[in-house]
Amino acid sequence: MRTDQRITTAMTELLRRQGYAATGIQQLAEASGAPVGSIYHHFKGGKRAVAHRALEESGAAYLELLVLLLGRYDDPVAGIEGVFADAAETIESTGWANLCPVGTVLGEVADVEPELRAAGDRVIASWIEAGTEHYERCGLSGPDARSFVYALVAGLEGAFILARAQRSREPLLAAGRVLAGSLAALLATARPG
Amino acid sequence: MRTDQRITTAMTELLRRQGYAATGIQQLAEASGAPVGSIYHHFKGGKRAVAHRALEESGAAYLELLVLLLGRYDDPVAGIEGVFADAAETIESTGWANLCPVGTVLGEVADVEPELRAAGDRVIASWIEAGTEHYERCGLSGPDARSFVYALVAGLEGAFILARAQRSREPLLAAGRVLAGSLAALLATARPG
DNA sequence: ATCCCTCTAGAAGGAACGTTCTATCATGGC
DNA sequence: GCCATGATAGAACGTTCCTTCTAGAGGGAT
Repeated sequence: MRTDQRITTAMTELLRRQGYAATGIQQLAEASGAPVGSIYHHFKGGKRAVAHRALEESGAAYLELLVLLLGRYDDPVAGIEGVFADAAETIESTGWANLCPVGTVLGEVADVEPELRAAGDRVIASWIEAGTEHYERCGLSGPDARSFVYALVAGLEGAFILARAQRSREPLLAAGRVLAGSLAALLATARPG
Repeated sequence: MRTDQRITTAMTELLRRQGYAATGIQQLAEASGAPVGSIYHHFKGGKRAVAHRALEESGAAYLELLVLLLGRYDDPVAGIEGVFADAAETIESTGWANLCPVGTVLGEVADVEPELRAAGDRVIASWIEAGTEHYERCGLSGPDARSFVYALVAGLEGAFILARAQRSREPLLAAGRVLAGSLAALLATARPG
């Protein structure tokens, strides 16, 4: 694997576990196996640049993953519950590690690191756009689809926080159940009968 | 105001803006007006102890606030939309500051600071418990009420993150709309007619 | 063989970190 | 007046922080 890839991957992991401020360059060097000098060689902007890239890459990865997971089911409603159930399974089996560095970092640095906030903004916008198209294809109106995707992403990110704090799958399962019900109701009114 | 109160208040504000790791004792001293020595006099456990107290206090404050806001409307469904609309208004007028230190800090330190994670766990549990009772009184079954409250809190916390990242009220308004619809559907099946 | 360029490697620098420490101040009881 | 006590005040300590810098290793091209 290329060195800059190793660095980015290690940074993603560290961001998920402890956020941006608590992650040190020294720690990143140890975790990635690359010495400090190499990090600054590959990333001119230092720590911030590494985090920037990590956010972009994991944002893109989650976009693919989410589309894949949602499309795995014929029934969109089952898809929602499936995604949350999968997330609940994964988060427990990884020892309640955070599943999404984007949410963690944005919550922490939105007021302090404009560049990282902007990068996260773009990532989220890409999720919303792709998700809206997906649910339009399922039969929802444009505005309904967009609202639902916002609620979906917000519910997912929020449930990650709650599940990690409580070390319980319940927040994810509960949020999935409610959002699945919500989607069912929206679909019922959109294409009655 | 008592000194330890000034310290706690300042810490709450700093936690909301930049999280736990990025907040320094020196910065806390300047923000609160209390010198470093006084902070350690009032909080034996240092920085962690101050954050612990700040989480507990703002957790209790939000519990009161949420109950107050939800009870302001006769119609529970209107209450949901009202809470999210209020939050959207507030978050914009404060320059997209975070509204809830609990979510920010938990996302950041859950894996690294067991004591703070446990404190946040208790805060969230108190919200879920109170919220569940509230919606049981509205007519939902126990399990439905509990699931809905999890989805509500997760949606709020997640929408805070999205709104801050995008500097837009849309995530909050959209999540509120969807969750209000969800509650309406749950109420309709619970007490038909 | 020599030059050049990319990358590795980690020491050095200067600031900021959390914590501890001592010294001083204010106040209430005797 | 005098001591005890709780609070204030910030200097000092050792560590860690992010970044910069110098030195060298590796590999093509001339």
